[in-house]
Amino acid sequence: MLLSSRRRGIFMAAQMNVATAHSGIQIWSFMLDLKYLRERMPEISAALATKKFAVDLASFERLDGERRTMIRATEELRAQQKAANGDMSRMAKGSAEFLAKVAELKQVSSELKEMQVRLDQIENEWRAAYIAIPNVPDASVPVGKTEDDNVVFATWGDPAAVSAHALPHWEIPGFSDKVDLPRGTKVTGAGFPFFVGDMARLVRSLLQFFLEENSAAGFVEMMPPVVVNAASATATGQLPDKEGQMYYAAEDELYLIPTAEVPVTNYYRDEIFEASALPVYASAYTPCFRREAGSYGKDVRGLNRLHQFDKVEVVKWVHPDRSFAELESLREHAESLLRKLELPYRTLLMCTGDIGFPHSKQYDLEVWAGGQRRWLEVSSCSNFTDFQARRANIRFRDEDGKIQVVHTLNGSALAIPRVLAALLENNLSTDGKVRIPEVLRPWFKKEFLQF
RNA sequence: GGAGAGUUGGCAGAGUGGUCGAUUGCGGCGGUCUUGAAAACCGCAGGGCCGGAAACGGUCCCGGGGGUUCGAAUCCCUCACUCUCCGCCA
Repeated sequence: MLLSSRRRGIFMAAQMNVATAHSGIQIWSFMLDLKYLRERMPEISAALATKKFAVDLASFERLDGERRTMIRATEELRAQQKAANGDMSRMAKGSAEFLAKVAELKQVSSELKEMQVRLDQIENEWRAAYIAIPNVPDASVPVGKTEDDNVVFATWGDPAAVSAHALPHWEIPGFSDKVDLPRGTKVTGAGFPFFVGDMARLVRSLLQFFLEENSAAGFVEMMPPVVVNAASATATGQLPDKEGQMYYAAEDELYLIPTAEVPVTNYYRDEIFEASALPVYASAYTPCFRREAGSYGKDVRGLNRLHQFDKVEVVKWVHPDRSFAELESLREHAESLLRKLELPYRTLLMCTGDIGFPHSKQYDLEVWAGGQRRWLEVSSCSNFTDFQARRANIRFRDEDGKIQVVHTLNGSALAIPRVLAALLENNLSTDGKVRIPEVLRPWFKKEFLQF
């Protein structure tokens, strides 16, 4: 049985951001609330077992106990040292009394140093075990092992009704003139296309449309940096596990962002909101850079998977009690974009075995690409509950003045290349023109894109 | 890229080895006064961890990390960032 968000809310009040003072290392790489974790170990263990990650809660529990014992012991010694320090400040500096005290405290000091080394060691192991614990799936998430167990949550439009002349976009005559992958390969490498002429205009029209729609829905528009430091990449979960996904500028120790989620979520890193300020919505267009190690065949043809692509992302920082409702409105908003573009889609409620490490609940939106005759993922809307916020140390002062961790959500609204692919395929007419949806005309200016 | 100066609580700004988590001012919150407000006066006000049902207690945090010392905001090393001047540049 999985845990309800409501119950989680009760326990998340505890303040778990650790500055382990003794080692001096600021730890914000945490996910599950410590107190909650300790008190509900069996339930959490059962819930986590439905995810695809190996978790060793037993060794975490052992280390947690050792850590706490050690902390108590060192703090006791420190208190002793501190009290003596007060006495010494009142003694004459060179007196016999003073010198005796120094000798005594030398003993305490060296003992403390030894103990500190051991504590640091345990704390390191403890931290490693702690950050290896994934977020807990919500009770409403279907239990399943693979993508086959995902639930079709909603469908819109009729895949059969799209153009009878639909072709896979890369087979449309003239495609390479307008999405120039060969020259992109020459200039940069595989997966870095040039969009040319009206195709560039169409990309820009989509970006404009998404940004305008997001603004109208209450999201604050942002233009973030597209490179980030290690701390930011860690907070949103790209580091350490998915380091290979990102391009890295070693000279400056900066990472090219794989999604705007990284800089935008980190915008409020280490900050505390007033409860009245929540929820906060943001929307950002950025190019996204992904190395995507393993890939093959139909998945990487044409626009299906690129190393650089454009995406508009939305992020929400919300009150914990509201996050699952906010997820529904986020999903609904992303779906509305596809409806306005007149593109058939389906929404998948991802099962426990197919959601990611930091996710509590996730919907994927897939658009129908009539030429390829397959569904393409264009958006992923996720509730991270407090997982990311804990890592990023984003909190708020609640109605009672207590500090709690916020919940964060994000979703694509939307990723450009696959939306573009579906548009080109579904709207292709016999004469090789592509009909442009009404909502894009204010920017595209024409009814058809001509190859 | 070169040279110099800095980094202290929401902000400003003291503190150069011993009850300093830190003086003070502003801002904030609560109260007295007022018909109301202002002014004045009084009071309360940071974060993490450990213990605790809680009240509360302990401990750590003066940009990050390391060192010296019985003891570090204060001394040393190192890194990051900010500012000033020079160079370069959209």
